[in-house]
Amino acid sequence: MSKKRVKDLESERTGQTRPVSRLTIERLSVYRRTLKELIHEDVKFIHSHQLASLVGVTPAQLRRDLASFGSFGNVVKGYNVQDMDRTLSEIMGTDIPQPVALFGLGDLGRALLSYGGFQERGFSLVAVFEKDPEKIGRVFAGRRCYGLDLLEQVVADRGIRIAILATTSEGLQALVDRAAAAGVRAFLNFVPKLVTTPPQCAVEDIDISSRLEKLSFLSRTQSG
Amino acid sequence: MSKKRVKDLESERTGQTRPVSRLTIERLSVYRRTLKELIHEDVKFIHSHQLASLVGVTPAQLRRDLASFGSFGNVVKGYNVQDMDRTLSEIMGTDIPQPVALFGLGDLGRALLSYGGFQERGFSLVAVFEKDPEKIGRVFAGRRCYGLDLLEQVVADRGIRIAILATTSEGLQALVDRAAAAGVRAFLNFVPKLVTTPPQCAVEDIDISSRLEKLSFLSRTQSG
DNA sequence: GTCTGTGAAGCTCTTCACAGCG
DNA sequence: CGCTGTGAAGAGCTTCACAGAC
Repeated sequence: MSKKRVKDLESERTGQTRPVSRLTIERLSVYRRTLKELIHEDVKFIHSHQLASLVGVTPAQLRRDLASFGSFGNVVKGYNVQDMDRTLSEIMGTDIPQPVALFGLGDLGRALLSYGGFQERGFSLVAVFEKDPEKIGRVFAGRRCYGLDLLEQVVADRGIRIAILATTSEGLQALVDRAAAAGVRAFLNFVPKLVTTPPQCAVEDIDISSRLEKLSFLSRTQSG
Repeated sequence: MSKKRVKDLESERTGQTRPVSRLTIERLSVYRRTLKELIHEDVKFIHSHQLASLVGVTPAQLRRDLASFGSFGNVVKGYNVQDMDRTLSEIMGTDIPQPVALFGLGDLGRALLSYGGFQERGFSLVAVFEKDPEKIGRVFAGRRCYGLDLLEQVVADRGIRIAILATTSEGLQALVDRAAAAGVRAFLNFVPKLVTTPPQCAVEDIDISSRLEKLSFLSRTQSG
């Protein structure tokens, strides 16, 4: 029986292995979202109780999540809002703006282009790609639309490591392979189709219909 | 929160409590997505390891997920694709089209309106609501846009139990409260803000920026 | 032989509960 | 006191591995 606890406490080091849970990471961005609001309201310090209830988790979980990265808190005053936001940004890597590429300019792609929420959270859609020759070369929401032939060049020039996939499912895997080879390390995939990547890449899927189906199920079973 | 131990085997019965894990439910819709493709390709039967590899899970997990609802398989030929799709639809409650309301006609709302993927999976956006008087009464992608004053009436008339939230964050909680009181039982929330509901309602959050932040973190730590 | 369905083990995440501190 | 940070317990999810069916 190996019950090793040798891990942990890899905190702010280069982290080859992943000592911190993905679910924690997911919550960190929710914490940061709330911290941004608190900064806006000029709140300086906050206790785990209060912040937890604002984001909808238990105080214990909030403290546990933060503890994965070391000590944040001050027992008397609580957590320093400004400091915590800064630290979380550094952990997430959004303290400096990250260039992001968008693939696909259908309805969803255009909506994402117009969405202002990325800039606020440290992301910048710097390049847009489309297969449709009609759209190539035109400008959408201030960004020029490239053809896929320029993928490698633009990814390299702009140092793009994150891509949003909003294309049709045809040719998606080939596109991902090319992007990964060109240096993209993370994909936010809106296409309801499984994509595979080399191990150094990460994929997050957002399948809107699947979420609706889940809700359909829950709405019928939750004391219906 | 209740601490229920009501245990298993409530399978296809009325299901008051929730004997089946939420993560399983999430995967069920992914299975169904893939089954739809298989039907399209005229595949009649499939084995767990094949289907599992198509959706990106382990065969054991696929079998375990299905087993939560009883027996699906035929040892020799594998699972009947058509049957399984039908059964999953029934379980999810999408065997008959579900009417869905959309709140908010910003960029994201309009993109969702134009998105064809809902119909395919058994959902129908039957009503659209906006606060902006400019948009009320106009028709968007074939749907007339209502003002919020008609919320209760339209929800009741159309029997709407699922709502998509794509508004701004101001007044969101009040809107949810009204919708819940009017009979809505499930919310797909794209607004990056915590909403609370009565216990008979379900909420699924989709925070696109949070997902990007998670990817930002992963792309740096995954053998960067 | 190959497959499904499933106890049992293993693993991960969450919650409890308390030491330590100001 | 009331708070944070954290071992330890608990709950939940996944994988293993095999019995039973064909």
